[in-house]
Amino acid sequence: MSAATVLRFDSIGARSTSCTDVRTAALVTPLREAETNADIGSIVSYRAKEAIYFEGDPAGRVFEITAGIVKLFKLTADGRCQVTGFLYPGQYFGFERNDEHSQTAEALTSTTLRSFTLAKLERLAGRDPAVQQQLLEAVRSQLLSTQDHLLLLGRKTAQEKLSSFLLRISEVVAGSGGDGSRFEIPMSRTEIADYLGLTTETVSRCFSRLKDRGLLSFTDARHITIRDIDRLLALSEEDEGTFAH
Amino acid sequence: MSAATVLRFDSIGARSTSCTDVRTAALVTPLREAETNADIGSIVSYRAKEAIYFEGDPAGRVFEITAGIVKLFKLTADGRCQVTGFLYPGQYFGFERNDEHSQTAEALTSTTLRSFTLAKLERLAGRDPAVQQQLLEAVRSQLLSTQDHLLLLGRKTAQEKLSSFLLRISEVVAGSGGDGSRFEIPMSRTEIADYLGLTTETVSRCFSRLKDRGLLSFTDARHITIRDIDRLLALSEEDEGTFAH
DNA sequence: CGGTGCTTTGAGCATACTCAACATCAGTGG
DNA sequence: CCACTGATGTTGAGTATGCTCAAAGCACCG
Repeated sequence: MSAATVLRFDSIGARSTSCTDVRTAALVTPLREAETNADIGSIVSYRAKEAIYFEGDPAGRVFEITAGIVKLFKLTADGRCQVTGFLYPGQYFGFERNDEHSQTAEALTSTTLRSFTLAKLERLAGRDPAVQQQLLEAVRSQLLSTQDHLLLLGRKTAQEKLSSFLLRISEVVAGSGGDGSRFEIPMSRTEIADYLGLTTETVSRCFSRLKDRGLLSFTDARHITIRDIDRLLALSEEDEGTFAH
Repeated sequence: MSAATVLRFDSIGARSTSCTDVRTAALVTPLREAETNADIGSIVSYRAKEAIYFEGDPAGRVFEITAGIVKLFKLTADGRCQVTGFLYPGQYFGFERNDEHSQTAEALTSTTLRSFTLAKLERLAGRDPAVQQQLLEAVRSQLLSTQDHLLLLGRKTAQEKLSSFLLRISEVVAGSGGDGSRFEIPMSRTEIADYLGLTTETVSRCFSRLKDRGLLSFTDARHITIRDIDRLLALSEEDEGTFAH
């Protein structure tokens, strides 16, 4: 296998057209421009697995992802984990309700962020409606993805969950200029499980079953090739529990 | 039982201090004021169970709830339903990504809305940063609740889901000036199930179990009294599967 | 009254979980 | 260079939580 043809997620955001789609690209611009004038953003880098902030930490900064992937997650009192999102370049996070973070943010891959203090951002937004507008757009877009995630967690089977997940990654990769049918999965089985509301064992079994059925193949656990995207698409929406196999 | 002491959800929003909390109250103000000047909002009323818009309809209006409760939900191709939120007075909905609604909005109770065309709202927001600011606040707040909902759907047991749900209603009622320990549940068992990612049978069984354990009591299926809020709180977060019963 | 819709309860089952063993791989030090 | 270790992933066996199917209870209403 030629490793060069496999898009590595670490490189997303390092290229010139790094954003998921046209809309996302549009989001990045206003704050960039504003920052050039007002110098409110500072650059921060994190290595893979480093925490950016913890649930319970005082909030006060908003972050924009420049490169890399950020994992957001919440924990129950007894340690169960729910990943609320994997965020890609162009997306914002750090907004909170009560001056306290309601979840933990962690760098999934090595990551570069632009960080803004909330106070400065608000001041800037008051002067420039375009900034405010694009912030609203960003949060709105995240709300809509999160609502899709609700349907996935509440009403989809394990097989459907994993298929939907893989298709979403495929879209992100394709939108970043990579090959949507051959890519690296940047998260561990545990992280996938915590995103899909499953256990690692179930995730692993579903992967194996997709492989057995010829819908995809592996080079190793983190590098897959989608062999039949149409059947994968069908699996992501249909129950099909009664027949087939 | 004295029906008069039971807060009816239909009346939420009809009172002067109708909002969930101080923050929500603050949200309502700017658009109200702006509207007085610009006359961009129009009042619409819906009876219980009436649809406001359907998944797939062209989007173009944003709604603010004046009175009543709105149910938002998404459907899979084969008809499974996930309720993404029950919205109360002061909350906004109708924002979408692609000029097309990604979910259905339905009046749960009789409901009054103020409706704004997106175009006019954007024009207004461009002129008045405060409007934009409060819109952002509203969407941000909804995103955070939706993230809590993710944890509930992905990582909580049926018992924990129902307990969390009841406590949330209790908070809303208490915040609206009602009695947080004695109230009407404004949604059917099916709607609760579709919100919690369960079946009606499981919801019903969990209710019965809470009753048997003395944590709450019924007058009828829709009217409950919470008898032991501390144990309910404990149940909403702990698994406790290994011992007790 | 007899309908109709919603809710509750019961019995059996299936999907996904738990517990456990084994495989694989990377890093480390003998 | 290879054995050791720890982290990660896969597979198996048995189980439990919540689902399905079915019937009965209950309230509201003509």
